[in-house]
Amino acid sequence: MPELPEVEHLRRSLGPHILGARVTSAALHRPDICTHAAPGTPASRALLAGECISATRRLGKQLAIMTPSGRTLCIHLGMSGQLLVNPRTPAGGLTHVHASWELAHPSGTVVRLLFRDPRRFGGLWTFPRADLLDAHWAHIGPDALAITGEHLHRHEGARARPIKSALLDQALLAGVGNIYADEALFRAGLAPQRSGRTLTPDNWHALAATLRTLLAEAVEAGGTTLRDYRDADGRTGNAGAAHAVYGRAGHPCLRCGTTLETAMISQRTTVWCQQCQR
DNA sequence: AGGCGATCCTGAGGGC
DNA sequence: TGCCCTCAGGATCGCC
Repeated sequence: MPELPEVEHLRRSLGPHILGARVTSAALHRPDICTHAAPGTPASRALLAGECISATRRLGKQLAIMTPSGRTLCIHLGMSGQLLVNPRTPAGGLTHVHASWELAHPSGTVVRLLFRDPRRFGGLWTFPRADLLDAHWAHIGPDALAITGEHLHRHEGARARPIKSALLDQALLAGVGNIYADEALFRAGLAPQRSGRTLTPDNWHALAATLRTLLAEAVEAGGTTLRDYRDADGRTGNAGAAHAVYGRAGHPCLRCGTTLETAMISQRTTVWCQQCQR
């Protein structure tokens, strides 16, 4: 499922295909996956038909497509969402395509864009003005690529919940999902069930630094290899081999050899090393 | 009020 | 080989 690195990699790979192009048509095939900030606007118009694409933005796991008029499309991939550019699969060969666009570049190149999401945990938001995207994002925490120890300490330092739960809370920081939460805690040497109020300022700084490094590495690697993820060019990520704990419960810790533990924390499978994480 | 659990949905993959 | 069951996951809502 896409987390921050996958979405950032997607954003970067999408740029050459969509920036500077005009949306010649847009269609919403499943209205219930889309939230309109301006009800009454035709779906094709809300989905940027007639607009030029001038920029992309990202906060955490959400991707936004911007236009000079301010009309904005925000995309959340959930866990099985894909944004496909010129898929080779013939039309009708893809199931669960909930929205589609046709774009035309000044050069004449035509691009077909599809939003596909089998499990429908993802979705779209449309905004008639860019400031409404900012309002939509106002309740989400700072992006995990730039997270600081000060922020984590200030907002989580007195709380009782397990730090694994905190890392998954998009209001605290944006972009970390189950995989990178476990990986970051392993690298930082912190046990996932530790309460926030037991961490020292140094612990928070180490955790923030680990998150920034880990996520930046994963962005460069093109995101994790998970069954549903493809970038805009249809490629899978290749950071899967780098996972130290995620998906490795019962296997030896890569650092000390101790058998990795697993438990449910916040309804999420959590894997950690009892020896390396305290 | 904070923390936890249920819920949505589909397909991959394991077991028989 | 084929079928069935379990599990995976983000975010939201309701309950304690």
